[in-house]
Amino acid sequence: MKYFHNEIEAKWQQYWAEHQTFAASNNSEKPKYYVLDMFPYPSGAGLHVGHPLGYIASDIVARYKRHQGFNVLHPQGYDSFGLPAEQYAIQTGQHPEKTTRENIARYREQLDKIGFSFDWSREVRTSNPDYYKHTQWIFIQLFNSWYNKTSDKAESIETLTVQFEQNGNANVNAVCDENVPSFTAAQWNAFSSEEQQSILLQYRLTYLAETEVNWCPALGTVLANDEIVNGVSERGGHPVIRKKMTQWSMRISAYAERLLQGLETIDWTESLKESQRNWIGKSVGASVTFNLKNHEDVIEVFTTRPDTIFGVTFMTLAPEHELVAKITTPEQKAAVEAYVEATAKRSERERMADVKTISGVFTGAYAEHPFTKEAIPVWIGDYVLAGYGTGAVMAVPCGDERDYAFAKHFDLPIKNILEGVDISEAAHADKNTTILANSEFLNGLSYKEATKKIIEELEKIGAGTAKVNYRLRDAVFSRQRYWGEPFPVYYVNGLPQMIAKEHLPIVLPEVEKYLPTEDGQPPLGNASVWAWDTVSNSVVANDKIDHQTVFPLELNTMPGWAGSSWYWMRYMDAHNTNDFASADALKYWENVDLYIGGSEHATGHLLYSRFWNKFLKDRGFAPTEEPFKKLINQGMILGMSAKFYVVNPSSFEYKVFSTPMTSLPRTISNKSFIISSKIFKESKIHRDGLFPVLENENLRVTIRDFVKSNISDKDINRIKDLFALKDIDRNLIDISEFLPFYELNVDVDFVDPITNELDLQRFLNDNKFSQYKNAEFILEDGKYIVGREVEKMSKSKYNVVNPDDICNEYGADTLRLYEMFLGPLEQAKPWNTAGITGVSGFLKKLWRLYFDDNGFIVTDEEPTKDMYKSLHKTIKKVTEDIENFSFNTSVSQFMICVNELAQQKCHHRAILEPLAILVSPYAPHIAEELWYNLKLKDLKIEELKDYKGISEQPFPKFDEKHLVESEKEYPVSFNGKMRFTIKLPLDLTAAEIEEIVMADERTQQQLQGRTPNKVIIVPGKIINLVG
RNA sequence: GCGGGUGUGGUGAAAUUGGUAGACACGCCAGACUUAGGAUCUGGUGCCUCACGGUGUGUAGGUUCGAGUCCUAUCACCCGCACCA
Repeated sequence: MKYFHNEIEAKWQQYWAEHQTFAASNNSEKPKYYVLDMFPYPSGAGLHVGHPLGYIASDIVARYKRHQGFNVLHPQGYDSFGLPAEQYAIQTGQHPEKTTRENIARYREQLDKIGFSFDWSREVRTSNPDYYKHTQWIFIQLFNSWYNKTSDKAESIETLTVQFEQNGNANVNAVCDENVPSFTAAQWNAFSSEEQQSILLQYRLTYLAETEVNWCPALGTVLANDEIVNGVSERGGHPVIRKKMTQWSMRISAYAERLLQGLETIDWTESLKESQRNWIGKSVGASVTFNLKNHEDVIEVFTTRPDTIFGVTFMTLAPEHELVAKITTPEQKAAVEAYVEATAKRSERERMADVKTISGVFTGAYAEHPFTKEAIPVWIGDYVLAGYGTGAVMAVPCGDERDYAFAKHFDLPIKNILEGVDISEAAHADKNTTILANSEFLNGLSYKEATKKIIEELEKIGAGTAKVNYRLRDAVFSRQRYWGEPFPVYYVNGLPQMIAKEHLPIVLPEVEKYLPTEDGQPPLGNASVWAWDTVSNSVVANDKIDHQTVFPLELNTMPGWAGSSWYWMRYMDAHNTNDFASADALKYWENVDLYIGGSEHATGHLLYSRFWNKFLKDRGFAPTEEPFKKLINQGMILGMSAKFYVVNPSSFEYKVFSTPMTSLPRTISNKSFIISSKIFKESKIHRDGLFPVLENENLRVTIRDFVKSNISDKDINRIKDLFALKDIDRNLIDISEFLPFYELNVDVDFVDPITNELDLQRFLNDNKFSQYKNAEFILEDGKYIVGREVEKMSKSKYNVVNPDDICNEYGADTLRLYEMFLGPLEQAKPWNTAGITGVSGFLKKLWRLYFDDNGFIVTDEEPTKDMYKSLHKTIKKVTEDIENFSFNTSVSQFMICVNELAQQKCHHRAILEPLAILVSPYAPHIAEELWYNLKLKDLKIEELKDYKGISEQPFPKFDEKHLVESEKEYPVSFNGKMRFTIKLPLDLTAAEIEEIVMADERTQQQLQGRTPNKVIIVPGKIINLVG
């Protein structure tokens, strides 16, 4: 019987689905284990072989843990709101819901082929109203909460209003907006409802406020900081500008310290934790206020070096700082306004690209040094960022490189406050070894002492205090998009009101167009039924809006991360209609034991998820402080692009020798030359202005000859006209010296993965490449060989490898094994289908231990010692490897084991039963088929009442006794160099070994009569003779 | 600039506490069986050398009987953050 993967895999996939083999129970005596994959966004391109990598790894762990007796939750779903479906909708008018549904169907089909042990009964889709109902509810909880710094957790907003009613806000220790006015209880109670609501908005954990946001004009929406990469949008790479807008924000900054501290408690990679630490950006220092001369306002700055305060010689504000307009003197007004305007016009990208240019303007205003009372000029400069600290710095040219450069550039005073350090070096001085000078009461103190002292002094005179600053900004939560969760919010007199839980979900309305409205409203502004009736508690037509009982609904939608910031809890109880999950389910599953996904989510999804989880924990909904105990980033699988090289004479210049100083550009032929990679690579590449050009004498001659003999009559006439010639000799026409070339991608399917030979037939028949129909191929050994380059897999590079194709040709088990065999999970690695025959052959070999051409050949004979040894070596290694997530090495071990067993002609049940279980996490289909044959040969599946699948079997246990050796092949080294090996019993003492080794003739030969100075013998390890 | 990570054959990669470097595969070479081979099986394969032997884990040192592994310096590449006060 041969191994037919197609038959076996389809059969068992169907069996598992019908028998709900992998459905997890919320009531189990077994210990729980929760393995989660980052759920995919279902894009139109479908899956490529890189996507399943993490899923395969998590599936191996899930199946392994089941064998180990755990109740395993291993769910899957879709992060199905998002930009691409909406962009597609804008282009085609197709409803995003429809495209999303189709994409999901395709994803599911692809996933099913790989044989994952997902519990699909718990599938979630973030764009499903049954799901986003709860996202909306969580939003309402955030709205109804504030952060109490005293209890260090989020509390119900009611505990805040109680304090306001009784004591005003003087003693409230909350994370809130800056500049909240203080009020007494009496004042609070006298405020109108509107005034009270406005004040509460400044405390809520999600709040509506006019903030400076990242506006992306091309996408027509705001973006969060993590959605911007290098100053352009992460999706599409469009420019981003700063703009003031009223937006929902999440007060994630309240959790900055807990998000930082929590990292110590979780098992994530150091690089990932470091990214999060970086993003949170904690710095310890002081806040200092400077009075302004002749002005009532004060400038507050944050500094990490308050000890250098006597070195302050000027101050710099960000151009966007709110004081700029107030303090600028009439003389400086024009210059300041021009500068502010110029800065605002520049995109974020421009500003980032241009960090070396120093620019700034004097405001004309002066601040007062808190101790010396000296006047300090106040400047503005775009090296100060509005978004960090207070948007203002006290400039200490002697301590800070940028301040120094700014002072030099504008010829501002520089004061040296470091003992024995030259002023030009001061900015680079090590703060831990330098001593302060010229600093009054700080003279002679170190950085540490001075910092403590200065903070005391600042506090004494009320000019400052110790402060911790975080880079982490509150996250903008509104998006001007259609395909996202609607807010459960309507507006009464411009103030947001939440819709009660029982009326959720507020379902996304239908719209005619998915673009913004003509007056610049978000797409939901196109909806005609989008108003809230507070009497019927339902969404009604806009024309019913009377601002009495019917009010307008929020037009923004939530960002992509809303639905993904809590989804792991929904899996725990996916069909609960009341709550996002029942308290019992949450208590049972707690949090995710193992989370596998890409590192691109390091600062977005993973930070927001931890934030929401902590918030929900504070409010008593989530069971644990951290959502993901252990996290692994799978490395990206890269594509092996296939390159072909084109020289196209149509872009040549050519010359007529009779008029050597002139040349006629362009067009003699539309024929291209396609050059095989070796010839291409042997050519020299020059850069001729903008174009890379190829130098290769042979090619040039070939192409020149071609061009000369193929100049059309039409072109001959043009040349004649141009050069005013009566007649022309073709041989006198020449083409330019260099060959401009293009390096282009061709579908990897058209190329043999081992020989890299291009299938010319398929290439020429493909419409994409129809322009090369008449091309002349310059071959090597009669073949066209493509060049290879490792690049990210993408449709446009034609280097995508589809898992379906691999499954059809080699089988899902082969795909699973090969993806694991490729290398360590966390490493990026190129996909090369060529190597797959190795694992494919392994599975065939495995099969042949159980079957020959005539059928099942497993016997009940007692296995030999060697067979037990091979098996138990493998049990030990594979168990350790799975626990260490070292999947590639267990595949190697399987190969070693099967090679050994084949050698030993092992067809023994006592070995092959445990072997099938060992293999089953990696290659579940073949394992199940083998198990089925071992147990219930010749029965049909529908006849099997009591058949227990392989997934119910306990994992084989390693037994040391099979590995006990009596002999060891010792390596014998001379001066550290291994010369020969000698087989000796393991129970010999060092002295006995020495005796035997010294007596060996090979030893004598090596020593050539010398006596070793020293003999090192480590029993069971090595023998080394020195001297 | 700061932080994190990686450097081992033609290729993907292995290597418990320092103890036979290159396991396991791909590729390549040779052979067997075949009408055929991109099927299967057997053997070989780090580099230099006909060989003896030498040499070899980015580079240069060091510790050690012994270093891919530990220490110091240095180079290259990748990732994250970045005018963060």
